[in-house]
Amino acid sequence: MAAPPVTLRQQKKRETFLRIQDQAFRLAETAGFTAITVEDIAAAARVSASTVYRYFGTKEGIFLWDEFELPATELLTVELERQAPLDAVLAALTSLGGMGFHIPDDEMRQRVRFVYAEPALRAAMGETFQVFEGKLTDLFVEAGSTDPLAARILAGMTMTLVAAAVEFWTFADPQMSFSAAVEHTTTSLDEVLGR
Amino acid sequence: MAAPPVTLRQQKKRETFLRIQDQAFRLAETAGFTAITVEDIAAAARVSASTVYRYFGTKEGIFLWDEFELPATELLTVELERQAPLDAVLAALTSLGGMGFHIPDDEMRQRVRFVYAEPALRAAMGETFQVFEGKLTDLFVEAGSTDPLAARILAGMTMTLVAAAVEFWTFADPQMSFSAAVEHTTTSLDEVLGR
DNA sequence: CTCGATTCTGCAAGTGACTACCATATGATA
DNA sequence: TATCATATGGTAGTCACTTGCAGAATCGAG
Repeated sequence: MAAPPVTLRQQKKRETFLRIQDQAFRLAETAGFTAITVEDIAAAARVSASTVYRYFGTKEGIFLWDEFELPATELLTVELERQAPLDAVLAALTSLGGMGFHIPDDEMRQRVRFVYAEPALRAAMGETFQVFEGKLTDLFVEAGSTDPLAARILAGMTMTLVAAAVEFWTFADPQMSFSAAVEHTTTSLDEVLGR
Repeated sequence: MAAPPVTLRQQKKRETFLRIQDQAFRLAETAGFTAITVEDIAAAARVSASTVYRYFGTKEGIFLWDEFELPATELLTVELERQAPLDAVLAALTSLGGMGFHIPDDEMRQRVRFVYAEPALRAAMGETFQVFEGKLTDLFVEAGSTDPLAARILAGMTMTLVAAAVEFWTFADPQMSFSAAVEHTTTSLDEVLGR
């Protein structure tokens, strides 16, 4: 929880991180994910392949990022203290929907589209979702409002809502704001549950 | 839909398929998934590595099987004609729960445990779930009872229920029947939905 | 500013999953 | 038996990913 020191070293690390990611998207969006090698990306970012692996672990990891896991966890923890679990999920989701991304919406949409178009990347994304689903399950249990099985179901539903919202936002209507997509999703859930 | 001819060739193919899978589980359950190579498995099953890849595609594929996708789809299609989508899902799930596996329950439980213990296998399983989720979405849309977004949510919920039931059956109580686990799961869903 | 400690990077060598291709063996068919 | 279709084995190659080490950049203290 200590504030990370903004030393020169930290700056350079962040720069390198973003440079690798940018070059990776640039190369892959023209040639395709499988057509390019990690060495290609490394060369374009002017680092060694070792460095790429040290930063991202896997080739897929370069294209996946999670800037929402932390705020989502915090938001949900708060909401869980004041209402029923499912309502807390919807509330947290709505807040998340209004947060905005660190790059323009159109660009983010394009990246999501790219990930979804590439089977290997979709699979890797599913993996990170799985992990987060597990953390959510623990969170629900610790919040004390549900037994483990209900927590598991709740976590699965939550990830489904997140995924559905992202997909709806990305593929349904290119003009829609993300918060509108989230609203559509929660409305649709009510329809499914018949209430 | 034509009944597959039970020629000698087909028999041998089935035998080879099962022999590879059995040897793979046998080797991996002692040495670990990552510790053994595809060549090890091939040698133990007395085939070439090429053949293993022709049968299973990937190393993970050897350990994953789906004997439920087809009956699940058929069951669900029928149920969707006579009741609301969510109820149809629960009905189909209950029917599925009573089907039984092609190997003893304990052995199946052990295999599931093994898959869940091995990150690479869990990830691969998630991939097949993702694919089936997509098919379910299409199924719900074609059944005509929901719009695409609701269908997507419904499909996600369905896969969550399946996964939750399997996990509960595998890890909660070693004596429980699978159908009992399914019943617990549907009950738990009602609890989550507050009804 | 200097120097020792810490951290980051590049290089080299190796493993193993996976693919493409061709030759050969085996089962199906007439 | 002769012919055709298909399944298998072997070989060579690509590339993701790991490990260990040497050198370079950066940091913090005096």
